[in-house]
Amino acid sequence: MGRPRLHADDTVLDATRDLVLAGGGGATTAALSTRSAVPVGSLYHRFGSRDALLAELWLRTVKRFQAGLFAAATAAPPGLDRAVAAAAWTVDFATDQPADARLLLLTRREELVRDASLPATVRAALEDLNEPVIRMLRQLAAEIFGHADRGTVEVVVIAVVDLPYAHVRRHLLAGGDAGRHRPALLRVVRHTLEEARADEVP
Amino acid sequence: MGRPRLHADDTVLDATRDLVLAGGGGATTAALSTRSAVPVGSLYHRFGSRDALLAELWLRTVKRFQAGLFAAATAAPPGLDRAVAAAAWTVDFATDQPADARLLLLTRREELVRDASLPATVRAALEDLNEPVIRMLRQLAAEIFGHADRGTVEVVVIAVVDLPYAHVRRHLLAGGDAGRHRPALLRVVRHTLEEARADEVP
DNA sequence: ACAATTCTAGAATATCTGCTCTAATACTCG
DNA sequence: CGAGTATTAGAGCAGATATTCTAGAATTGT
Repeated sequence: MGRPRLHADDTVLDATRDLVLAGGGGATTAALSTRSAVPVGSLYHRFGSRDALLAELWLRTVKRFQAGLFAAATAAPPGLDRAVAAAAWTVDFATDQPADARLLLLTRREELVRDASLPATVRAALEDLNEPVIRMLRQLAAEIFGHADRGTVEVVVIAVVDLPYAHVRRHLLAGGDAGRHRPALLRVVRHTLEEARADEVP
Repeated sequence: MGRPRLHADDTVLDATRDLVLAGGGGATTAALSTRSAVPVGSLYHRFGSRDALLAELWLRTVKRFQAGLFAAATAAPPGLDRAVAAAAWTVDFATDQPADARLLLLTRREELVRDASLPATVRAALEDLNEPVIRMLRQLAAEIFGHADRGTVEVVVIAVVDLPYAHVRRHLLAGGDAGRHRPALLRVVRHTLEEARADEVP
């Protein structure tokens, strides 16, 4: 029914990602149109608004990241090893998919997607995006510390999320290889968790 | 000679910082003018352009941070203690000057200052901004490990930069108190460096 | 007091950007 | 084939925004 699509969504999203990463506010609708070879009208027909398009880009990027994250975590044995594997994925993601990693780690969602006037489905998707990760972090806290309360979960978040984030971000900004110091980073991750566990039951 | 200034630079920079932190692209020249009670014309007379103004804000913020950093590092005894003191300053900065910390830790420079068409002096100042910190990190590595090569410096950077950054960022984003887990963080910093030192000379 | 200098002041402008609108196009299904 | 429908297509619009411009005001040095 109807005319088939001439351009794939991913074409548009890739162009958008590249222009956003190029910085300087270059991701205008006109530029998106030129870069992806998709007319402005088609962009609006497909995505509804520029904000909605950016939201879709964000969703795609986060989902790609999470897919690898859960795969890595599931493959590892429960407890400390699993936490370290989860942390390692952030580094590996930056190596495997540099463009997506740059978008995810160097851009905040609020900065990318401005307006709150989005389709309800998209907005809901954005809201619930972190839910599965939070569940995983809680489970990690339970595995490592025996119980998941505010304190233990916070330590896990810092060790598994924030620390790799800070590390990779620094190397991405410097244009260097984030994987180069992967072992050193993971040692600190493990250390952070071990020390917190030692403090828990004195 | 000539008419004295009616408004202090800091008044303008404070208003700019607040509007930038409020997000949503609200830091327009008109908004800056209203918020700081300085006419648009005066802003341009003083700073030359919006970008130049934002660059000045960035410079002021980084210099404030570095001033405290070097003060803390100088006051501490060389070696491990000095590294821990440097790490501690990041946490204290977030506590003492929350607004500046938010700007520095949650905003990238490239995102704040768009154009490269800045006064040469300002651009040069932006370029050389990190130089003294890098020197300090190298010196810390030399003090702790006896020599500063790529590996030892990286460990110092992870412990003194990435780790506190991760810790503070989490709390700034959540609106919590960054100083709450200061002791635990510093313990991990010290431990990380001690362990790396033990590994260095097996 | 006078001239020189620096700053204040905000209306006007030129540019840019997200978005809409109308028409045409190309495919599927009956 | 023909009706229906989803998509393409891009010129044009309305609003916003950084910047300029011109006039005037306040202060200092002579």
